[in-house]
Amino acid sequence: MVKMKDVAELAGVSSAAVSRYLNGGYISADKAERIKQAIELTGYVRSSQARALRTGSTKLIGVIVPKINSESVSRITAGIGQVLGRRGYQMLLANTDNAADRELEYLDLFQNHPVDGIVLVATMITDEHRRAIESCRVPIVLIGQNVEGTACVYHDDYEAAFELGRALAGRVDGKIAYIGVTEEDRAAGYDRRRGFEAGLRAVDVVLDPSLIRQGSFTLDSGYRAARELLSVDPDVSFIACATDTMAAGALRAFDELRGVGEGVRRVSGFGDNAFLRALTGGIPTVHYGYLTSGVEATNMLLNALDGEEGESGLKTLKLGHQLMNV
Amino acid sequence: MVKMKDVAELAGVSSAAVSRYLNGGYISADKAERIKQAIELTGYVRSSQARALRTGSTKLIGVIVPKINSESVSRITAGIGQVLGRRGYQMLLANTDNAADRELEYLDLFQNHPVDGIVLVATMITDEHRRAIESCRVPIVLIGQNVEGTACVYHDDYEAAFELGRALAGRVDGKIAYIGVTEEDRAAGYDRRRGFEAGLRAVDVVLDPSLIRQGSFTLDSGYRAARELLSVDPDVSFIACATDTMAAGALRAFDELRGVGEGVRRVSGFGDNAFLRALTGGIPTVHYGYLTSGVEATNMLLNALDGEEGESGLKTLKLGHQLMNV
DNA sequence: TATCATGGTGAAAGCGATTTCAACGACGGG
DNA sequence: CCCGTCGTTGAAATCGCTTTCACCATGATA
Repeated sequence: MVKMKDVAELAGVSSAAVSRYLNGGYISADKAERIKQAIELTGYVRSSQARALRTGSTKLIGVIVPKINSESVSRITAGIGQVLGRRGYQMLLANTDNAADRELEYLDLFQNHPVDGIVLVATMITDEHRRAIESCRVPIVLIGQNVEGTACVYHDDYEAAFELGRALAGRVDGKIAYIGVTEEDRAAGYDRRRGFEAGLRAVDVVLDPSLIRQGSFTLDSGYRAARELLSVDPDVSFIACATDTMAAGALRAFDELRGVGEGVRRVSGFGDNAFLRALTGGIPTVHYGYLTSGVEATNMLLNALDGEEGESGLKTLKLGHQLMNV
Repeated sequence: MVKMKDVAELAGVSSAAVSRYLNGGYISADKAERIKQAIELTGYVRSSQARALRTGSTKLIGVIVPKINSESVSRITAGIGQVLGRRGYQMLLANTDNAADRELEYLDLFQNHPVDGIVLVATMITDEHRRAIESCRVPIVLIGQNVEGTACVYHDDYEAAFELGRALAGRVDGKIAYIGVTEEDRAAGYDRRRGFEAGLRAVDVVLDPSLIRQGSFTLDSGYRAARELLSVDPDVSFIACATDTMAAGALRAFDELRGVGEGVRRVSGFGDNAFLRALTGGIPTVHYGYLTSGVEATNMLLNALDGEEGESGLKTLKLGHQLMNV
């Protein structure tokens, strides 16, 4: 492996000069030229490990996600990757498989290990999370949840759910049911349910608490919850779901129990999943700019890192949403 | 930041002793105990950067994928992540967005940069790829393509497509069309098409070359190709697709042009996409153990790294498949 | 008694960059 | 003619760890 010293010798300069050439310090034109040629000749590339040791910066960003094989998360990840690549960073990906403790574990690992910053695609934020984030040595940006005092990029789930509820209330003839997710997930659990309820109430429709179920983000959980709802109460004629994936399950349950084609008109979701949209022609749902949130969060993080270290840019950013098919 | 020397001083030993303690070298019981306490007391964690510089190993594995937001890839990635985490490695993810040149770029980047090994989820393998892989300083395992002389974990697309073709030939009344992908992708493009054709031929059905189209992995491309096929030839009554995603598009086209409910019985795909399965009840498709291929490839790679450096374990592994809904 | 493994140990030499620091030549102004 | 700048330069100190190496007991072996 050719190292800096070799290049320096070949070019007839000191390795300090080579380093300065590489990092843009004082260097005369002719030496710069000689160094440039020596580098090309030897095919030298600098050891990022030595550089990291010396400078303390690794150009690595840790990304923690709850589940990699989900459309929303992978779109976010795509956005993160775009920006990272463009700005000369690399992505260290950690998948927690929806286990909150592994989230903490990685937060820890990343701190003592080699990342310059962290993007956390968050589901539930416990006090322990808050503490871990607080005491983190490198900057963090959260995606998906709005947490006081932390840099976040998120969508207004309450507002979106409110609008969806209000819009749907009018067009339903029978009873409305709801399949949510754990309320520990403030955004997707608590906010969406409460927003939806409030939206219905705004036009004097009440969501019967006995018609609320809780799924686990999976298609199958949506399916099971819907089957149960539909068989418990024959008057249920619409099921709103906290995610498009669960809505797909509910749709299937409708088709099975009430006849093919019923589901499409009788479920709603969140996330505007491309597959679901194409296969059904579109159910009522909320479109979020997932890719954008990855992009924005990463830009925010890198600005804080690259710019003056003076906290510049780490703030809270609320992205817009769009009601679909209502 | 507390460093090894601090721990050593506190424990009254040399830093060499601390290092040996950490790495399992000669150390007497009482010193080991003192070191252990000193570490706990100070909360010391060792700098992976210094360690990496000294040992030349980073415990990082580079993973190159063509597209992160696709079900198959994200399932593979999930499998890779599982094994990596369990065995004390971390994942450096690179997304090429289906650009073959960025694949090469990352291959390059990873070599000179800090990874101990590479997993390449491959689409097309050009000669340039072959050369890059050949001359790679760290071990590589390919997923999804079978390349001579390289460690690979792959599925037998030809065989699977053959079986699918043979099974479907009997049940179709009219003409069969095919929507494939670029033949530069040997597995998903060339092998699947040829296998399918051969399967049909095995029961004396011929795939009319004029009824073959090429999509680009996306749902929309499948949709467009199918619409075109269906309007060009009214006798087309079945469209086999090289991926489930494109099949979803074709399904939609059928429903639009031939009436709702038609598509479900008239398209086939590859990959057994969960969404599609749930929403349609299942079209003919091939189930691949994507997660398994991630797991196997990673184990293979790590075995080669952790075990004796003697090439141990880097081999070719063909995984099985399963016909669904035929 | 002389010789040898054997288990333990610390000093010190790197790993390959970056970054201070002192110094130098040239040049313009006072 | 002296001095302060300015642009440039290389020697050398670090960054925090691993690993060689020489060396020391200690007990077993010849």
